[in-house]
Amino acid sequence: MQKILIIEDDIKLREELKKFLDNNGYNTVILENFENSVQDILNENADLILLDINLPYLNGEYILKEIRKVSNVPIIMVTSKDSEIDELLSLNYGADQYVTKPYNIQILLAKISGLLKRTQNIDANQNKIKYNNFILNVSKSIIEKDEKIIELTKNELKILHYLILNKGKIVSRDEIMNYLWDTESYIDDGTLTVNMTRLRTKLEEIGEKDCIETKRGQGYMLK
Amino acid sequence: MQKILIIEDDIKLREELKKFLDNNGYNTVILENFENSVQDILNENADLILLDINLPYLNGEYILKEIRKVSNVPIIMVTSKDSEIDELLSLNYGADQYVTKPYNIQILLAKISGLLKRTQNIDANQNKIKYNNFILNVSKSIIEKDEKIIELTKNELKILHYLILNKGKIVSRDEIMNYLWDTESYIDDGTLTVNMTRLRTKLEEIGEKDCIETKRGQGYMLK
DNA sequence: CCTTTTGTTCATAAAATGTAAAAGGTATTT
DNA sequence: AAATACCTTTTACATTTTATGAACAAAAGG
Repeated sequence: MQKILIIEDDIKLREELKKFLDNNGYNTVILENFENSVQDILNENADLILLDINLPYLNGEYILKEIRKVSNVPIIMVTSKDSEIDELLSLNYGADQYVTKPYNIQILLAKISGLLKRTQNIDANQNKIKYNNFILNVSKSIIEKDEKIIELTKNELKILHYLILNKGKIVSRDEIMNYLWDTESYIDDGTLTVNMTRLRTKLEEIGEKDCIETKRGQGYMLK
Repeated sequence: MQKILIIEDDIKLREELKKFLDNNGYNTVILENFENSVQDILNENADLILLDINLPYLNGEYILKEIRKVSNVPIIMVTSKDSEIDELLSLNYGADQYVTKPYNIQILLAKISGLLKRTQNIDANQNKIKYNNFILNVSKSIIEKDEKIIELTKNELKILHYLILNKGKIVSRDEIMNYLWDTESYIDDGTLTVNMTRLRTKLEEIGEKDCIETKRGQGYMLK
């Protein structure tokens, strides 16, 4: 369940909002104390932050700026005044969305869900990654294309996963080998080759054999 | 340079917008004909799309939905009416931002740049260096010039990379040799010469043969 | 014990790299 | 200006490295 952090000083408003978001399947957390807010916010490690601009102690835009120095967490700015300056500032400081109170709760919800959907693609520990026209389901260790499903072994999964994470870049054989077998056990270098072949064979079943390019002397690359 | 596709039927508006975006460092393209729009849009392969809701032939929300079936390209919906229903629909269909005309151009710019910043990280960031009128893509070990692509071998890549990093300076043959073969194995000095020739031959294919100058007795230099 | 996965080996092919010989230039000396 | 010596380029060829696919052996997991 994804965690949303609300930073809002109007107690009634934030309680209502929390109830609403909780009811819509989120794990909502409220910041009660605004004195150490930046550090507190970062410690919560939320998946998304709703940040009011007018706060006691610190200004919301200042907080936004501070967060952005160290984190790309999705942030939606909330404010009561419909001010273009504030919106522009917020966006330039790195906010992802801007909503003015009183907000349409459905729109807020749509913005939250859209943002989360988009950012979870970037997240490396997500379990599904789209590539070309198939999906690598990491937690199930399968490739899904249309109706077809191909099961991958542990090694095949790791290799493909690593290649997709680095798509468009040449990754050296050494790099892949380190990722597959952590240092100790000396594995024959040809083993990787064989695993590559096996992976390619499976990819061929969904017409994707050639997506892994061999760069002789340099490594492999996913187109 | 990132490519923005404008889908807007008001000719004057879109021309102004294009000029503005071009001036702000984007490569802006306009869709002129709206009959086959979905396919046309996808073919453009833009980095971001500005999509008007009210269009001849097809409705913008319909187009949005169609695009989202196959692509996650960032999309900003643009409309003249300030309608919460439209905004909600757009967001639910997968739009990333929603702006109403007349829009504040600075805010639009901030939304574009923010969206691009967030999404460009998805494509593994490539290590590219521009030189003259070609690009050395170190991650892919290729030279890109216009539509032409030339693949480089490990040695060729290293030499060219080193020369570009030191462009305008004479680099001695010894220096390059140390960079190519780390000390141990004594490699014949002529080998470097041959590798230079091979590199030059490839550069010639994009009309850049003479960019590597020979400084007799001193080394080589990239102009 | 059987099946699946993983690792090893080997013959073959292909590409990249290195070597050597010949040819071409440039500067220096006479 | 011609001769010379030296450095660089080119070309062709040899060698080395690297990748591949197949078959087989070992290990893992039920």
